[in-house]
Amino acid sequence: MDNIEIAKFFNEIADILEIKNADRFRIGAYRRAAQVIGGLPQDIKEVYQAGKLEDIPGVGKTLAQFLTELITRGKSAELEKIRKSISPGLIKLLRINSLGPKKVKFLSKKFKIKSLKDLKKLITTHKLLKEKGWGIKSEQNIFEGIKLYEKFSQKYLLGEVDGLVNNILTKLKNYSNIKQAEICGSFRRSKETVGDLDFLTTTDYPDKAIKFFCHLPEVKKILSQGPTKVKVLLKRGIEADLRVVKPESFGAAMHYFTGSKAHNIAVRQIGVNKGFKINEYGVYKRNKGQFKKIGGRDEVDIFRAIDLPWIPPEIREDSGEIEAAANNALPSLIAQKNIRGDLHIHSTWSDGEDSILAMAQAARQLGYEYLAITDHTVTVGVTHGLNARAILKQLKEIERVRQRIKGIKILSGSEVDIRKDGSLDLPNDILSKLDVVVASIHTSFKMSKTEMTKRLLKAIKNPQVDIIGHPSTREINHREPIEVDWEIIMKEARQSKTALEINSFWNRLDLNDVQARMAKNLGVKLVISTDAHNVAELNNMKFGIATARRGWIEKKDVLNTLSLRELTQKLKSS
DNA sequence: GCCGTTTTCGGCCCGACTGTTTTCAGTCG
Repeated sequence: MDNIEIAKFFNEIADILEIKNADRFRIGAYRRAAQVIGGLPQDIKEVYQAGKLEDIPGVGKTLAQFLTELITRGKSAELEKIRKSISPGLIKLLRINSLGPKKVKFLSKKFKIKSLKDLKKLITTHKLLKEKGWGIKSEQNIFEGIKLYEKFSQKYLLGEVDGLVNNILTKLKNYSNIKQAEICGSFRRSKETVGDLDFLTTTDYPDKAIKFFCHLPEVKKILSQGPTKVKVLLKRGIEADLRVVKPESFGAAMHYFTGSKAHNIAVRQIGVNKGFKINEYGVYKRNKGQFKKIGGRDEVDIFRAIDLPWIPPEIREDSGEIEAAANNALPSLIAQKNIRGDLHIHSTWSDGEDSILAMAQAARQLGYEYLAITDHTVTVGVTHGLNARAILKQLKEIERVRQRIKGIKILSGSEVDIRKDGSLDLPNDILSKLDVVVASIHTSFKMSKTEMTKRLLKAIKNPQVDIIGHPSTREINHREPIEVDWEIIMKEARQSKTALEINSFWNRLDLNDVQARMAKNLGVKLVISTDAHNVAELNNMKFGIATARRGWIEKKDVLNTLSLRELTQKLKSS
């Protein structure tokens, strides 16, 4: 039972309690604990063994006992009891827009609704219309909600909506009646998936701004509209909100709509304790029962009011950033400008689409000092991987390209496949001729945790391996990560000075934010690479950086922030 | 269910919009 599973359990309990109309603060306690544990950089088992469960913020006596049972037995009588108390299908209904716990409870009681199927059937009979408080609109909204849920129940990946967001943002910024425009929400926090898009603008003409937004060609349908807020469904299938505030509230609104919810609640709680009220319009100081506005134009106003430095959006998850800020111990997060080269890319020599020269020219354009060519090896059958002879041939080609391009160093390398038994599909005497060796798993994803850990350990210990590529092999919303004991893996990586990759491909982001933070805490060095298969994909670096920032990673934790000379000293194989 | 620079009990962030209502509950973020 790992952190993520526990977080899921706690959220499930919160869902059930909602339908059962439990005390909302009790529900909130489960949600907060789920959030904190889901983002914990240590393994929950470790925390348990150290006897420090109650040190986790949001975990008290009851939840510590609950956790102990889940960790030691893998199940809990209490959980089973709660689960049995409602029909499992009801939880899904909470995900449908316009349905909350009160309505779901009513539906289940009055009409014996147990699932999405039952609900659909009920809607077609129109029996709901006869009930007090339910009109034609309520019925329509449920109908639309079900359609939306069935079509788009999974979230969008950051990279899937990146272009869309920038297009809309540009249009908003260029519109003469809009002063400022920004994107907030989980997109601004760079979460790997986003559920909706939160745009924020300032203007003297709210009605005009809202009208402009509603008429954007990207908009399919208006879902709700008021004088300061509008919600639309975009043609792409994702929902987008626009909030309009006055310029003097811009910073407060930025903070408010960036979240996370848990972070906001924590910040406002501190505000309350210090005699402030904080909302999306500003910071207000309490004075003789009256509230007087003292700031809100800039985001930093919010933090300053409660004696904190500005906290970067990526770490606003209430996972220790507020405490760190209070102790003047915020990390100095890595930034794009710190990156001096890309250590994992492919060329036409394997499954890439651009030549070594073209990739190098593009990398130089990005201001990089070096670029490692790391094509696939033979085991990865689909990619025309290179065998020993081909690698030697490629080495000569790299030498020729080096003569043709100045201003960037092309490093020779390989993304060598880690076989099922942990051996590599190129011999070490060949690998020793290369500057950079990335070793990755591409096949046999389903092995027992013990076997898989052994497999990865063997590769990490190999003296020729510099970097483990996409270590968990997950593909977001598509393939589950392999099962390994990360603590053992990371401790060995530190020991043998093998770096772990943060793969920047937006459907991978692997290591993820939580694993990256764990690696940092265990003293493992990281590399942020794109795994680009063409020139354009070199730009994916920003997603890797975003993930690293979410994992509290600093420049000093990342090898490809080093100069070429420093880097070559750190790499094992050269 | 958690938590304490007012508190070991009694609080717990705050506001916008909708739909069905004549003043507000429910939902959402």
